[in-house]
Order: sequence, then C-alpha cells, then structure tokens
Amino acid sequence: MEKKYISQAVIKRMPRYYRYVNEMIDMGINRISSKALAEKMGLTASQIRQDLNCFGGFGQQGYGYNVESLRDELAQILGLNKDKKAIIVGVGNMGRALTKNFHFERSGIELIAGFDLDFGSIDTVNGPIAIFPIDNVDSYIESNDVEIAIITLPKELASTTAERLVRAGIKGIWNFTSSDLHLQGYGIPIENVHFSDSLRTLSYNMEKNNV
Amino acid sequence: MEKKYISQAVIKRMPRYYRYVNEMIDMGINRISSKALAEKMGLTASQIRQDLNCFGGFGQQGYGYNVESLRDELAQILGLNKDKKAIIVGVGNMGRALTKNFHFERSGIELIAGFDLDFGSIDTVNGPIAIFPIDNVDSYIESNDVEIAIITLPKELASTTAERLVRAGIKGIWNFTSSDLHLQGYGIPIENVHFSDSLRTLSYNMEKNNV
DNA sequence: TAGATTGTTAATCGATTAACAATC
DNA sequence: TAGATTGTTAATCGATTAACAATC
Repeated sequence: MEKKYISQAVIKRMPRYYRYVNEMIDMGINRISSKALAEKMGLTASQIRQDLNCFGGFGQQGYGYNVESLRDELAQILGLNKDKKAIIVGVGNMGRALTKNFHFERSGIELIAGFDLDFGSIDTVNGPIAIFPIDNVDSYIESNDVEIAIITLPKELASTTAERLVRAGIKGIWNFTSSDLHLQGYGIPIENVHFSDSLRTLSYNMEKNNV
Repeated sequence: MEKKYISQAVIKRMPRYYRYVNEMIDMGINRISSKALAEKMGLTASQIRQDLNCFGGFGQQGYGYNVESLRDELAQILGLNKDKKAIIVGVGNMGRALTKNFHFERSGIELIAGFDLDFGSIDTVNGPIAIFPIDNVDSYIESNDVEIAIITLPKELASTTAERLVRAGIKGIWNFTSSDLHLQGYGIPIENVHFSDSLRTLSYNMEKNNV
C-alpha cells in the first residue's frame, strides 16, 4: 500500500524515536514538541518533523505530539504489533545470552525455539523454550510459520545455514555472525550486528578524538 | 595531525573495508581493483576510491590496490595497532558471552579484567581473566591505564556507572545497554550496540519488503 | 607502448535545515 | 484571540557518482 520511497537514513532513526518515546511514557510525560524531542535526541526539530511526516501527520499545531499516540504510530510503522515468530539458530554463549535476557516481546516477536547440535531447553524472560537438533529446523519452520531466524553461529556455518533457512521459508534474518550474508537473490531483509565493526569504529573515534 | 574533516558516513564504512580486505587475504587474493571490490561489497568503485583517498593514495594506477598493504593502512587508520586495554563492566550473560568468545585482539584490544558484584575468573579465547568486585574499578582503571570500558549492565545502572568510569579515566565506551548514554560534557567517544533498534529495523524492512 | 586503473575535480543527487503559512 | 507548533515547501548543504587526466 505505502508506495512512497523512504530513505534508509530515515528508517534507521525510527527505532530510536520509538525508544525515546517509550522512555518518556515511563517517565509520565504525555506531550512533547519536536523542539524538545530534538534537544533530548541531539537532532533538529525540522528533521524530526520531516521524518515523522514521511508516515503521516501525527502532531497537532500549537500542541506538539501526544506521546502515547506517537508511540502507537511508531509501533505500527515498525510492525511491532504483528507477533512474528522467531527461532534462534546456534545456541553457544551469544545465542544463550540473547535467549535468556533479550525482551523479544518488546519488539512484537515471539522466540519459540532454538536449534543446535544438542537439544534441551533454555529459560527466557518469558518462560522456557526448547532447543532442538539442527536437523529438524526445516520442517519446524514450515509447520510453525516461523518468520525470523536469529543466526548466532560460527562464521563458517553462517552462509550455508542461512540459505537453508531461507529455502525453508524464513522471511528475515538477524545476523550475529561476523560475515555479511550474501542472499541478494532470495530477496529477504537481513539485519547485521557486526560487533567488530562497532568496536573498530570506537577505536577510530578514540584515535581522532571524535566525540 | 590529521585535520581534514572525515564524515561519519565514510568512517562507518572503514571497518567494513577492513573486514573484506582481511577476508581476501584469507582467500589468498593479493590484488584488487576498486571496481572488483565494489562489486563484492555492493558499493560503487568511485565511492571506494573517494573513501580511501580521504586518508591517502593507497592504490597504484593501472594495477589497483595491494590487499596486504591496504589491510595495514586500514588497521593504522582505525588505530588497531595501539594495544589498548579494556575492561568489561557487568558480567551477566551478555558480558560473559563477549568475554568468552569475542576476539578482542583482532581489533588491537586487550581485555584485561571484568567487574561485577561477585568476583572470580572467566576463560577467554586468549586465556583466563579475573573478575573483580565493582568497588575496585576506579583504582584499577587508574593503575592499569585502562582506556576502554565495555558496559554490559542492566539499563538502570548504565549512566551512573558510565560517569564513574569516565571520571576514573576511561577514554572510550562500548555500550551494550539499551539506553543512549548522555556523556556529552565529558567529550569521550561512545559506540552503542542497540540490539532492539537493530531488530526493529529488521521488523520494518520485513513489513515493507525492503531487501 | 597500449591497457588498465588510480586520484581527483566537476556534476548530480539526496538529505538536512530553514522558513513560513496553516491551524490548533 | 494570541501564542505555539505543526506540516510542508524552498534553500542549503553534503555525499555520491561520473568523468577524465595522470600514470603505472
């Protein structure tokens, strides 16, 4: 339906707006102007108004934005109310840490199982989930309508496993391996979390005294 | 010494160049043109040449770039050969996963200790490190010339702890808590790893079929 | 030498900022 | 109503791409 092109620069800011607006709700704030929000976030008021107006006019002249309804609009834009099902593939230290601690439900996602060589179960913030042998992953994806795969595997296994998951029906990948996945042909979105890139950016900024 | 302004857009691409160039070395490639690298990385040759030329002329007309010397230049630019010392503050599941698995040495960083309520020790890829009680962190930073603090704490403790660390002499923060740290006044670089922002970007792109 | 590919300048494109009429 | 602040258009700024002379 939405046809208008939205730049990646704008998209990358949306989750940050969502996070700030949620913090304000927690603090009991119920109204904010683009000017005040800009100051909090280190942006310009103009940019915030431009960004939000890519998706609709959520504010009110002379008043600003109602924080709760802005939160709801942002959740809607980001697709956080769709209850997508996710699995985690590779349950080493990183996979285990994510499984145990991360609040998937705050992004509208339900983590329903893990896959690894061994099986067992892991407690999450929302109760335990089962860990199944990796061999069963394809049929599990199909029979449970799993949309998201979280890949926390050793680098060497990343790309072949990713392809396999996509062939089984996965619609989006959250990639924690240190390599870029080359899945252009498949046409599904991938979000990379490259720890080493992030740490090296910090290193650069420390060298150059960039703040 | 380097005075020329380098945009954040360029900086963010440098670690990715470094990663690709390292991969090529592992594959035994020793020469690459901007055109070939651009195809691998999904960029334009022009952009790669512009980016690299912010820092110097590392290529050779008619030949391209020598992969090994490009790797060395990139390491130098990113400050990966300075052997910075780091500590990790908060050794829950996420801190433990990073400590156990992450190759800090590949970014020229030495993880020398952890801090938490309890003490003990954790094995890393380069041998065990000690975990000390958080109370000792200030004096430890001072007496060991620690430059980087990795913060893997609950959100509530993030900002007060960060301020404390900076006052003790920390020169850069790698932040894994879900909140932005507001340390403008202190003038030190912070690199945020916001898992939820990343996952919500994936969610958005899945909704909009962005690939 | 001829071919290839860089470094770099100029042209284009896109994103951010400024301005202001609309309106709550 | 007067004041505040949006939504939106226009102006500016910066980043990307194209082009090409330099040169290996």
